[in-house]
Formats: sequence, C-alpha cells, structure tokens
Amino acid sequence: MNTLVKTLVTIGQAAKQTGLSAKMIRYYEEAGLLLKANRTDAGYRLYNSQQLQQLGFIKQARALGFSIAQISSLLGLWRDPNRSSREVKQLAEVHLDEIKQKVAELQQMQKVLQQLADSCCGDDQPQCAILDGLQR
Amino acid sequence: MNTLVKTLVTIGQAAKQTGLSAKMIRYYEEAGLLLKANRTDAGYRLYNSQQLQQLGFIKQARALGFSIAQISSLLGLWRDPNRSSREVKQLAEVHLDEIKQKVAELQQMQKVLQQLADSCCGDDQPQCAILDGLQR
DNA sequence: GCTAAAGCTTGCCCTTAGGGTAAGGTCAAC
DNA sequence: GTTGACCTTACCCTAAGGGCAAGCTTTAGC
Repeated sequence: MNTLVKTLVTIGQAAKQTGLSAKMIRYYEEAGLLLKANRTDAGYRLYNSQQLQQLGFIKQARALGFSIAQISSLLGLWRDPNRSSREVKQLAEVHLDEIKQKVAELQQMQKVLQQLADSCCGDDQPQCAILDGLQR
Repeated sequence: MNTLVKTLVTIGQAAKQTGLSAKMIRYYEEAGLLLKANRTDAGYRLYNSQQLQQLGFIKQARALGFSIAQISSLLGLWRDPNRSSREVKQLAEVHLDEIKQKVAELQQMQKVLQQLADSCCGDDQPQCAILDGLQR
C-alpha cells in the first residue's frame, strides 16, 4: 500500500466535500478558474486534494461576494509565489467598496420605502400613501 | 383649437420626459406592465399623458427596487378603485423584508472582508492574510 | 452473469432587466 | 431630393448557475 497515492474523487464526491454543486464545479472549470480536470477512461472528471482545496477557496470567495472574474485574479495571486499582499489587498478593497456602495443604495431604498409604508394605513380603504408616493 | 386634444408623444419623447430609455418602455410593454401602446399608421408607438404617468409610476417603483412582477401587482392595485391599502402595504412590506435581508447579507460579507483586509499588511511580501483566510 | 439504480457526460433552454447592434422603414429640414 | 434623426423588429449578450433530457458507466444486489 502506497501512502503517496493521491486520492482522486469524482465530481459528485468533490461536490459533497466542498459544499458546491457539480454544476458549479463544471462551470468554474469552463470559466477558466480551474485547469481542465483529469478524466478517467470513461470521461469522468477526477479531482485530487489540491484541486479540492482550490474549490474550497473559490467557495469562500463566492461567499464573500467576489465575482468569477475577481476570483480568477485572486487565484492567480494565490498561485503566484512572487505576489505581493498589496495586490491582493487592492482587489479586496475594490470589492469592499462595491459592497459598501450596494449597502448604501439598499439602505436608501429601505429608508424611503419604510417611510411610505409607515404612512400607509393598511386598512380597507383604497386611499394609500404608498401608491401616492410612487405616483409622484 | 381644441384644448381637449390629447397630446401624444412618440417613444423617444416619452423616454425623455420620464427619464427611462426607449428600450425600457418597450420592455415594460412586452412584460405586460403597460397595455399595448397605440400606433401611428407607420407603426410608431404613441403615449398620452396618462400613459406617461404610468411610466413615471414604474420608474419610481423600480428606483425602490421592486421587481417587474411586483410592479405588475402594484399597478393592478393602482388601477383598481376597490383596492384596499392593506394589500398595497403587504406588497411593500414583503419587498422591504427582501431589502433588509440583502442588506444583512451584504453587511455580513462586508464585516468579514473588512477584517481580512485589516489583517493584511498590503506590502511587498507574498504572505497575505486575505488569501490565508480564503483558504480556510 | 444480469439488471436496476445511481452517477457521470454533454447540450440545450431558462432566469433579470434591460443594453447593443443591425437592417430597414419614416419623418422633418434643408 | 437627400440627409439625418427617429422609429420598427429581431437577434445576441450579460452573471452565475438551475433544470432537464438523452445517453454512457459504474456499482450493488440477486
């Protein structure tokens, strides 16, 4: 028994282990985030532990709202031993600004909508402050 | 001169007056928010002031983040003299909850990402807390 | 050894709310 | 009469996958 044998798993196993769907994994490969996976003679994709780790990286990055394009850049830096953390931080801060922007927009919507809702009686009458507010 | 003549405008004029694009107006018509617009003999769409008002309504609602489907419901209530403001308020509060949900998700992302960025030196070295955090 | 179920493959259409472009008809000004 | 601005429909594109179908492979049970 060779302990150096890499344990290879099919896409379904990889999905289970990473918490992604098989569809996502194929999509990430097609999008160029992952190198083309090795295949069995029958054409089944096989993943080793390093590739599983990459998939985990992608999952975490997606969970933080990074786009596929941004993750592509992040992975490039991740793999690059000559990277500077400055580059990574720049990418992160660009995304952070995007998030802050979206939060601000949504909060503005929320504020206006809340005001409209608060001034609407919500009773049986047709008169409605929300509709009036939208008509303006 | 008949002051009752309805002033009709083409789609380009309607776009200018409402701040929408002609493409949006056609899209809203196709999506069923608007009745099919009247046409000139040449097939140009024509809008009267009531239709312009509806377009304004749609624009306000979109600005508050309502989806096309939600706006369809809102317009239905708007046109219905027998509506109750309760129904309108319910729709608004559903959407308000969606917004609050999104804000919460984004703020959670923001928080985590900010922590990672704060712990990243952002210098010339390859060691990077952000990449480490994503790898986890 | 046979068969059924589960797993894998590719390919296609669907989602939101429009943007972009093309090919062609129409209108107004010069 | 022609040029330029405006209008029409039709088609493809976006982001990040989900869902489904048809067909091949592997595995489990008998």
